[in-house]
Amino acid sequence: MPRPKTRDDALKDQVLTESISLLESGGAIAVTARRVASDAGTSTAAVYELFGDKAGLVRSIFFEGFARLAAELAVVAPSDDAHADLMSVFDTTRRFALRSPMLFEVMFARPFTEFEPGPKDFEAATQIYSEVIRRVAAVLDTSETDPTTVDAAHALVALDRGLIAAELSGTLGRSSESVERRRNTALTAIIDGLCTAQDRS
Amino acid sequence: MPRPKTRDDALKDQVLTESISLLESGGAIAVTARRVASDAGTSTAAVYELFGDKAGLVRSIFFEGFARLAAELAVVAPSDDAHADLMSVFDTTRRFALRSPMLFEVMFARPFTEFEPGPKDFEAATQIYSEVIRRVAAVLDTSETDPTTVDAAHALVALDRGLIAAELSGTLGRSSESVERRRNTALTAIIDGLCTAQDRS
DNA sequence: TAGTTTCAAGAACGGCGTTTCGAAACACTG
DNA sequence: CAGTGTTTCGAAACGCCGTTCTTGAAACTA
Repeated sequence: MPRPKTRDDALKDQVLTESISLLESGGAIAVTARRVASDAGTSTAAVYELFGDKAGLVRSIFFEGFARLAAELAVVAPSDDAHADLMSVFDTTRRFALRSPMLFEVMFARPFTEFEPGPKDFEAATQIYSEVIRRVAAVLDTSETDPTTVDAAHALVALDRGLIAAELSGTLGRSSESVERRRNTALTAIIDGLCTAQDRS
Repeated sequence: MPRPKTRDDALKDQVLTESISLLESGGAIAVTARRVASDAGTSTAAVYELFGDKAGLVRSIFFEGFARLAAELAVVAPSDDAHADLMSVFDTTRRFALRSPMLFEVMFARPFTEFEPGPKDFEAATQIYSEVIRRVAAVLDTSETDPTTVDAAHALVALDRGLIAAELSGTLGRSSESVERRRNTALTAIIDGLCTAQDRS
């Protein structure tokens, strides 16, 4: 007997898509409930029914970012060169960050005062770690469950995150050559160091 | 003939101090013009005359953070152990971040939508780089102006920043042992790798 | 004391996140 | 076909934010 619902999953997806467009085009400051609702052709009340609150909307953006990055990482086919396969993870992540800097910042910085990701939220990043762990194990020739492998993966992810953050803020270097050279220096050095540490044990 | 100003540098310092207290106790969401003014015993108009706008207030917090960190780094006396001196920079930075996590986030994350640091703002970080460069040069036995030294310093700063960000968000590990082990693994590996790269050339 | 000039702060404005509430839209009954 | 009941929708309203303005007080000169 009731009137039909229009605030369904399809609308939720549309609101989310519009929010990300708004984020990329105008930064975090442009993502307001009114503008998001207007761009998606609905009302603010709909946004609040679908996402709970503004933090819920940003959390969905956060998850969508990890889903997109994971999808891109999964596409990269493994080759017979374990070292190149590992580097390609960081290259892919970097290109993702340069293509969608605002979305990347939602994932790894904190441009919305309303949303501070908690431990539960960061479980979304687990699938990305697993991709790194698999390739680290191949390079080090260790088991994927070996603490050495996991520790190395954390080291690499932390470094890549720091490098990308520095590049996005413009502090890694002025020219693209210096940026790339420093990325290469850092990643090569840590992989080399992790390998020798493994060889010694 | 005028009445004396009360909105002077002393009040500005007090407002800044109260802002940082408010930030550390209640997070970025607690730092509002009204609360800052109230806690400092003045009005919002005074805050705006002193800092221009909210972004100006946050920028001052940003600079104060770098000033405090630089002061702590300068205190650490150089010893005859170059390697230990380098590691102490990262230990000091880490302890600073754990002691003042919100202030650290203002410096390296972006918890205020109002303030996005630009290239000009990041020059405040230069003094911190110079401290790292000096100690990297000692470890690698290179000149402080050698590109190799500068590249290595950027690599190390990026890694430390990534490690601290991961630790603050709780993704580096559950127990403090695993966190410290991973920090040590990462920093040791990259320094080792940077040294061998330098030895080869 | 009167006049003049500067300053301080409370009130006001638009926009934000969020909630409320009356109207609208459907299915079913008589 | 009109009426009823139930559910959904969205315009408007609320409080708080950053920011600005207006009003009135304060301090100095003459």
